[in-house]
Amino acid sequence: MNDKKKISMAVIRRLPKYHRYLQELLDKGVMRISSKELSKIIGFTASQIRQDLNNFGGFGQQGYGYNVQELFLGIQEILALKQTYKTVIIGAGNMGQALANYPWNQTSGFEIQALFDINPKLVGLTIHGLHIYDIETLSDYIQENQINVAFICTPKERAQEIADILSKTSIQGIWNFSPIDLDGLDDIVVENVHLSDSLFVLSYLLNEDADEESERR
Amino acid sequence: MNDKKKISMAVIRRLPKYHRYLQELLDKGVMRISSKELSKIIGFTASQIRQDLNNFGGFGQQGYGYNVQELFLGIQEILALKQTYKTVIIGAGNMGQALANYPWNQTSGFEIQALFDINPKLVGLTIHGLHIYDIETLSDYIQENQINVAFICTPKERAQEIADILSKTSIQGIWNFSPIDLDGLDDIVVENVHLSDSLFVLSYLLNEDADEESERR
DNA sequence: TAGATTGTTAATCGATTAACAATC
DNA sequence: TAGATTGTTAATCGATTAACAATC
Repeated sequence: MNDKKKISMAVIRRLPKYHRYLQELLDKGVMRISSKELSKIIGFTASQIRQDLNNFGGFGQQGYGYNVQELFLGIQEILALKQTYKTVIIGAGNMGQALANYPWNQTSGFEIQALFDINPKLVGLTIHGLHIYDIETLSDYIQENQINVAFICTPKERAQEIADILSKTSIQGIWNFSPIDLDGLDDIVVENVHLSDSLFVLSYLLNEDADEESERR
Repeated sequence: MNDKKKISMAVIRRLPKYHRYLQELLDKGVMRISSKELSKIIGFTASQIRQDLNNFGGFGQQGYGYNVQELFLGIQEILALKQTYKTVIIGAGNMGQALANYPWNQTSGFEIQALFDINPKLVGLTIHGLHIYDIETLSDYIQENQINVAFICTPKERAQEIADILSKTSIQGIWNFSPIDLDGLDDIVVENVHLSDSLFVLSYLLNEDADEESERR
C-alpha cells in the first residue's frame, strides 16, 4: 500500500528554490518553461530538474515543457504552504522580535500567536499586536490554544530546558535558532538555523580564497 | 606545488558542529576523546569523523584518540576564526539590528563597524554603539575603512542593488539574509541564510509526518 | 607486550549527470 | 509529420561506511 518512495532531503531542500524562481516567472507572466530554460536561471542541471520533479509525478509534458503555474502550485502543495500552523515564539529578544515582525504567513501557513520570555521587563508587553507571556505559562498556553509549532530564539543556556518543556506538549515542530542541537525531541520535527555555523563557514571560505591566492605566488 | 586537495563542502559544513561539541568537551575538562566516543555525542559515524579530520592531517594518535584541546584549536584555525573581518550591516531593520546586537566577535573574527539604511528615520541613529549611515555613503565607507564583509539584511526588493554596489568595491564576503540569490558577485564569497527556505522545509516535514500517519491507517 | 585506536584503502551507498526512447 | 522535450533508465561521480594494517 505504501508505495510512496521516500524523497531524499537533498531534493526537499531544493524545493524552496524552485518555488522562488517559479514565483518570479509567474509574476513575469511566463506561461511555460522547459527544464533547459529553467536550468539556465536556477542553476541546477536540466537533468536534475527533471529528476527532482519526477519524484512527485508528471508535472511536465513531452515536447512542451512545464506549465509554470501548474508547477508552482504543485510545489506549493508539496511544501504544504497552504496548511496553517499555529505558532509561538519563545524568547522575545532581538531575534524573536525580528521573527515576530516578519510576515511569514504571506508565503506560508505559519501564524504567530504569541511570544514568551523569562524577562519580567518584557513579559506583559505587546509588540506589533503580539503579547509577550511569561515562559511559566508556555506549556498551558500550547495545550489550550492547540499550538503546532514553536520558534526557539532563547540564548543557548535556556534552549534545552525549553526543549524539555516542549517535548511534554503536543507541539509538532520546532524552528530552532539557538546555537545548539536539542535533545529528547523524538516525535517532533526540528529544523535548525544555526547562524553561527553559517558564519563560520563564511569565515572558512574567506580564508580558503586567501590561501589559494598565496599558493599561486 | 599545489598538492592541497580541495575539501568538499559536505566536510566544511560539518566543521562548525565539531567546533561546538569540542568547545563543550573542553569546558567540561575532557582531555582526550576517541572517534567512537565523539561519534556517540555528535551523531556522525566514527568512520566519518576520522575521514573528516584526516582531510586536515594528523590530529589523532593511534591507540589514544584525539587531544580535545589540540583538535579544538586545530578546527578553530581551519575555520580561520582568529582572523578578523571588518564588517558592515546593510539594512537596519529588525534582522539587521538583531545581528548587530549579537556578539559574533566572541567566537569569530567578524567585527561590526556600522550599519547602513535607506530610511531617513533610521539614518543618524546609534544602536548599541553602532552608527546607522545613509546607504548612499556605503561604497565610500567600505573603501575608506577597508571593510571586508557585508551582512545584507534589506528587503528582497533592495538586495540586488546592494549587491551591484558591493560588486564594485573591494568587499571579500557577503552574508546574505535576503530571500533571493544575488547575481554578479563573481569574486566575492557569498554565504546565504535563506530563512524562508528553511521554514518551507519545516512546513514540508510537518506535513510529511502527517502523510505517513494517514497512510498507516 | 597487548590493547586500543588511528590513518587509510576498499567497498558500498546515494546522488547527480548522461542518454535516449516515449510522446506530445 | 517533424521537432522538441519529457520521463526514465543507465552510467558516473562523490560521499559515506567498513575494514584492517600501522602504530602508539
